[in-house]
Amino acid sequence: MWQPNKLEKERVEKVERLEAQGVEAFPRRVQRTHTCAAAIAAYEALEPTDSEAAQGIEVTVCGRIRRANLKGKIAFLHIEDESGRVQLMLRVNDMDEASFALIGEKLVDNDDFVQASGTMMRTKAGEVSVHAREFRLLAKSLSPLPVIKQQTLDDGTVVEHGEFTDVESRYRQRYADLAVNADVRDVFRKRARILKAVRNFFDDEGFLEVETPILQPLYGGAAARPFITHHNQLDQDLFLRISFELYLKRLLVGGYDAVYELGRDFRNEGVSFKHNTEFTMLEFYKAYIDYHEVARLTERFVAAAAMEANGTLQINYQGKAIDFTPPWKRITMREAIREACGIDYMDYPEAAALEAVIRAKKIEVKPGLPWGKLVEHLLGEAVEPNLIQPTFIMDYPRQISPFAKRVDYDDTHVERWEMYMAGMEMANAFTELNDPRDQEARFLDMAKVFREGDDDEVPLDEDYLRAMRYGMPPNGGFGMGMDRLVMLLTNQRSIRDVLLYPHLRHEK
RNA sequence: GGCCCUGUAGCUCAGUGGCAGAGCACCCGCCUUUUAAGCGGAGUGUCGUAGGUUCGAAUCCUACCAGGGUCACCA
Repeated sequence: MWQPNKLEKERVEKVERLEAQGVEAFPRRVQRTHTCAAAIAAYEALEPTDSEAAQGIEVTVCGRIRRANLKGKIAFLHIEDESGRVQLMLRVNDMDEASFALIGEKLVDNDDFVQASGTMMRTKAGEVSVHAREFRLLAKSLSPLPVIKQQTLDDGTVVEHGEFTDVESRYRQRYADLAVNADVRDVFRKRARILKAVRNFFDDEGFLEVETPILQPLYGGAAARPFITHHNQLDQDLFLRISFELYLKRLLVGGYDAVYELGRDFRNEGVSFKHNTEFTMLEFYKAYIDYHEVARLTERFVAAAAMEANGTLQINYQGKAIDFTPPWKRITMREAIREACGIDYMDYPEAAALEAVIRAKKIEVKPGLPWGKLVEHLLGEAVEPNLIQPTFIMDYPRQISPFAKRVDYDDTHVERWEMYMAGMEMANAFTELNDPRDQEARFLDMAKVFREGDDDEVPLDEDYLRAMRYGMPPNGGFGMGMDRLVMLLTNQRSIRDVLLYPHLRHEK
């Protein structure tokens, strides 16, 4: 139940006064001939050659009042639409009584949406403005937005005075955050462009964009705990997907050579600056390529997204220079770990011995982890934070990679890489396992290593094996959290700043 | 879940045991080319919530709520 504060009560009273005068505070009909930016552009285009004609340009503009300078019998308002801001000059002599009454009786406030008609002009102070003849209210704002004043310095830079920075309020009331923070609006425009660039890339490469179930009777394709929900009529528990992998690879059995999906994954685990409960994943699978070719595709599509976002392959992310120019560094996991901490994990084929030597290097580790998890932990502790430039870490332990083909040089590793940037894990790819007998053995191996209820539990998916037995072409597959890519390309420190509505606790 | 920090006006913040404060916003008055407009007047409040200590609590203590950071967990 809304409990209006003093400021809000004042605005409600203004609405009541307007309505008592027969003025609609929320009228149905609106007119607009120009956006704010278009009105200014039309004037500036004509002014140098024919300033008289420029002064005659008739416009009707709409927007939200962002600054009001009421000077008695003249008023200057800045209104803002998505294109930008334009100033209105409202002079009592030049307007009908009803239009100016809104100003004179202070019935409009900052944040109201208004419409103004008049001719373009340049004020004595030099600002291109709409010299308003008619002025009307389009929508009253009952709750004031946070006040941010802008000052344009001589060199043209805009300084903002007053801020809206409280993170909880900004995330819970994203609408208010967006309404007052233009740079936040820009982040989400750029996010849209990045995702569109990714789609365009894969469309142009001949991939088919598909949609697979979000509600799944069995989850899989990644090591994560799922959310569980329930279908009432069927009396069936369902999982929210943790990956798209197994459904997408079934499509290769079906005869599509290359598919991708850009959609939401859900993982029931902790949140952090780089984890949100639900996040946007890109996965693609392509027949007749291996993980080396997947890496080359990755370099190309990330570069395309970077160009679309910033027009350059060199970015600054939180003070770190990052260069997306292909080719990126490739190094085996074994070599990367040996370089970073001097441990050759192949010297310690038993988990207990590997755990002991990790501890001897003063790296903390949870006791009793399986061998493959120890290797992964070592990578995360010793190597990952230093992987600033885009880097492919090649050849992962088979024990923690149930969907990747073995390498040809030993039985311990598989053809899998993970790609890192800015010290963050960004992507994961394999030469996909397509031998149903091997796949079944991997499922059974996983069941031995990870018990039911473990975070890493990989349930055996009989239908996936059935699909694979019809014959699956050799293929390379890929998955990447797109939010993290957007973080890099928009220079945002937290995943919450690239999600319009990040996950928060219940509001009390 | 552990630990640390934070919560005071619409916004951003100061106040750390003795009258609840500042800037901007809002309100009243003046102002017909302003632009962080200006001048004059007015402080608008559940000091996150509930207890406790104290003559006296925004301030100290406890619990809780919310947020952030970090660790654990985890693409």
